[in-house]
Amino acid sequence: MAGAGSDTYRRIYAVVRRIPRGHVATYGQVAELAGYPGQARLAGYALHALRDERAVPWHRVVDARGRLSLLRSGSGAGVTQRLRLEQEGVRFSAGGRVELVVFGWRPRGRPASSGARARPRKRPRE
DNA sequence: TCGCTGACCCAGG
DNA sequence: CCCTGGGCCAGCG
Repeated sequence: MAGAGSDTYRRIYAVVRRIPRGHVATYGQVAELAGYPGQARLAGYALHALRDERAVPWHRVVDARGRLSLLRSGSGAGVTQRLRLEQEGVRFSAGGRVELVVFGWRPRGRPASSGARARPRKRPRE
């Protein structure tokens, strides 16, 4: 597991700390706001490297479809994540997803649901 | 110094 | 719904 000493990770943590209570942000969104557009994975790495979980509201970060990555990965922390979100007023649909249109964090008033495709992550094949 | 590996994401089949 | 491939970064053995 990667450590958390780099400036790159610190930038990501700074963004996560800005997510308001009762809202969620996607990994890709966090990465973009931190200055790393198209690098959602980086946000995931940074959060996984988090040791001091009280320093950052990591539970407010979900995947692009509003699902909890920790649940899919089989990590028990996913249950905690969902509980914490529900305590903040975030509701889950039947499929265990958060409706990003409703709970997605919109820093400037832009829809968070469709903003996942700001940049092609895949370069065109020749 | 190399080579894993990990809380992502999207296009395709 | 499942699987594959490619792209990104940092830490550890």
